Amino acid sequence: MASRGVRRPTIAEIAERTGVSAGAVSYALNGRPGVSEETRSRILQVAREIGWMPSAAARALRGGGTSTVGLVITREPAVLGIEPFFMAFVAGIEQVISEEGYALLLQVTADPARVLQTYREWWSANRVDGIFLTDLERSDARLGLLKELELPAVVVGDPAFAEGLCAVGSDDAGAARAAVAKLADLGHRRIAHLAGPDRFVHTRVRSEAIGAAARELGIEVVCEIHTDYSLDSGARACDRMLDAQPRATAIICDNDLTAVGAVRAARSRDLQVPRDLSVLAWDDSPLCQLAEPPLSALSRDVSAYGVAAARALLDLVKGGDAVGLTPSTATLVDRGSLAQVPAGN
Amino acid sequence: MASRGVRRPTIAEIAERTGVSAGAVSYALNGRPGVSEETRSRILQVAREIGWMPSAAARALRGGGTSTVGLVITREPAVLGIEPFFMAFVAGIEQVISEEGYALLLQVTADPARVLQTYREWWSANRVDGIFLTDLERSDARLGLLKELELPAVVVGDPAFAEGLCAVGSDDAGAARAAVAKLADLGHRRIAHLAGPDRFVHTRVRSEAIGAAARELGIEVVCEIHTDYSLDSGARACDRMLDAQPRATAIICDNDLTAVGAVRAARSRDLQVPRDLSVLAWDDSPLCQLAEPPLSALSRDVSAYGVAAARALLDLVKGGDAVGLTPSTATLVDRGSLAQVPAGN
DNA sequence: CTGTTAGCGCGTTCAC
DNA sequence: GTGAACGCGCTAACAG
Repeated sequence: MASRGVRRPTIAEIAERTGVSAGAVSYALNGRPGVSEETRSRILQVAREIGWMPSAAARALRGGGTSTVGLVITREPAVLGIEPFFMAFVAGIEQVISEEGYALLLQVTADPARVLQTYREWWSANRVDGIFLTDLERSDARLGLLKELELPAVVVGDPAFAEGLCAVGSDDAGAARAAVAKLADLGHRRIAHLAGPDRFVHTRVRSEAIGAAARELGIEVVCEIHTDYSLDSGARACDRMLDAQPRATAIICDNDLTAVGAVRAARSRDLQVPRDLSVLAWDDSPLCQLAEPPLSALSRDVSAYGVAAARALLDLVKGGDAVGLTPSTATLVDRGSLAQVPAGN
Repeated sequence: MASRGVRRPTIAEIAERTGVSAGAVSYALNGRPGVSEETRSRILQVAREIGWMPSAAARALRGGGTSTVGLVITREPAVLGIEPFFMAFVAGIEQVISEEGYALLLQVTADPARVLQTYREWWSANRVDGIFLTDLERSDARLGLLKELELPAVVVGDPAFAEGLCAVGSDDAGAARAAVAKLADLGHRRIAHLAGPDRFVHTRVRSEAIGAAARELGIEVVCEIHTDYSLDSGARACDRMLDAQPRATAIICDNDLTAVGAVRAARSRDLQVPRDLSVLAWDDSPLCQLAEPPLSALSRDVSAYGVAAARALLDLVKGGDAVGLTPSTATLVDRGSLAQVPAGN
């Protein structure tokens, strides 16, 4: 550690300047009884003057919490640059926690095993008061660890799979129903689903909701392929889909990158979007507007999602019993990549 | 703060289990002389078993550093989702610091005044050992504050404007020269520059380098317009550029979003890229590959940039005298948005 | 050489 | 309103 010539102001310094004890200063600073209003205001005055802030270390040591919450993002660093979800999510989190003097401790690692280790480290080093858990998987090992450590946590995902932990979920099933209904309205009878990785809970939720909605409306999901959310895997999946018989006339893609890939695959066969194939993306990002053609998408406010998760976690951390909640359902934004089913289908 | 039933393992617990004093345990854990090899290994063994980690709070309180470095991102939360720079940069930082047991404290705020306040808060609360400073501006107020607080910092930007602080810069001037040379090679005699915001140091650096290179090669920069890096401002700027006489036949855009905007503006006048207008983007991101047409770009490894900055900061924080350095110059990746100058120009 | 004891850093809180 | 103890890891001074 570099030596630092400038001394940080401490309570002792305020005590000395105001001629009272350190204890009194603490009471005054925390708005507790035990000091006269007069000395209190003198103390506050001096504190402001010298720019005093409580030492995070001392507070944490005392057991007063670290004013820090943690998020581990399990992604290949290279992928992060293009994945719009996390930055928007983090921005939403920041909006809430910075107001309350909390900070976000971030870790990016591609290794899932490392996450458990990080949780343990953060816990035993007392670095965070609470944790955001994203990319919920079925029978997720992280849940057990968080419960074992009794580390306050907010799960970002379906409450049904959160094993009792507070969860902030999105209504993916509702969005899926809306999407299928829209496609059915346009006359499509055979649709495909380019899903995300199978291990994620929300992948399963979406698949089932799409399937159920399709049955209800008397149309068919002729093809479901799992991707890894990358553009390439989307293109490959769409290619396979186009080979299959009977061929779908519309596809729902679990994220925007795979949707762009799908458009590319269609084009390389001289199929036009949306004339020959309707494409609907999930998780509307700026990418959907930039794509050629602009992509219709199930749009949700990811940043608001972060806001909701942060509110819940802070509540939990402060001893409240935050209730899980589900922010608004995604809405279908039509940008023109959906069309009536081609004649003869 | 929520009560936590599970007790964090402490040095005292290890001392009790091994039957030695807490002091001895500390010596053993830190690899210092004063304990026999035998007891040392017993202590290490027990420490591993119960999963001991030093309390970050206690260490920080003792003056041993916080094992945390900070980054304040000054952006509108909404913009962050599409700006690929920061996520890639953060990923690079993480790669280095997580290896060394450091964590990244992040703050996202749109308010530039707030940054100074955050630096002060982080300093007086002793929350970070060092800071990354991005988006360097000319006569940047943050530099003075960091020096006043003697807070170790690495400036991400041109060393010439870092006022003595350690800087990790990119060789924008070199990249600019390469870009202009390429355009001159293709026969362009009049080029335009869609620059970034004027207040940023690197904007000025690029403008001057482009101007100098153009003079040297006997071609002309007929138009330079500042944008705010958004797609819309890029489109508007390109529109203005296309109105001007004499009209440029190629444009260099300071980021990828404005380049996409420029392509759009050109298209809305029925100009084709690259036949009628060559477009070159800076800061290659996946967007350049996704655009229609794919955009040629000055590509640099942003993640490696983060790696270099993190290495420098950790060195500094640990008392080393990190030297500023400049990672490799961006290379021009041609994806087909550049072409020979149209006939008659 | 091996180990122990005591006190520090800083804010909080309890007994007086 | 005061003094002292506490939380946890580190280290200087000291004892066997």
